[in-house]
Amino acid sequence: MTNNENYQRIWKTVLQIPSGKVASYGQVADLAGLPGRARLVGRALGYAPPALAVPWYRVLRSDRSIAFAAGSDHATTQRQLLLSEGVMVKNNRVAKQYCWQPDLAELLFSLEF
DNA sequence: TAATTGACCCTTT
DNA sequence: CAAAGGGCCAATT
Repeated sequence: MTNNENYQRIWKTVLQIPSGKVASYGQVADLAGLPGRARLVGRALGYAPPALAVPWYRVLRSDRSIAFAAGSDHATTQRQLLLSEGVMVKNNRVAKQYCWQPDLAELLFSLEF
């Protein structure tokens, strides 16, 4: 992995997602300062060290569906984790109301101004 | 070195 | 909403 710095930023951004809310890969990429690099977010989550406790399950596709194949072990685990936070999952997809809308103040704080 | 492969996204049909 | 076509980029083959 040659871009460890990008991974760090992605992990930090995902850690900003509050419990009970979800964000898309593209959204995380944008907030992390990596526009158009949603795929990198998915890769970063796969490489995420367990020690950081990154809430990877709060990251969904842009259509708010779970990124893994429906019925797969990963998808089932993710659905379970989301349900435990009160996020209802219907047909491998969640409702709009759970989308995280980051606060400007929150963003400025994470950017360490 | 070149081709393939993804935990993806956007626009158009 | 689903499907197709084009982009993106690091890691793997």
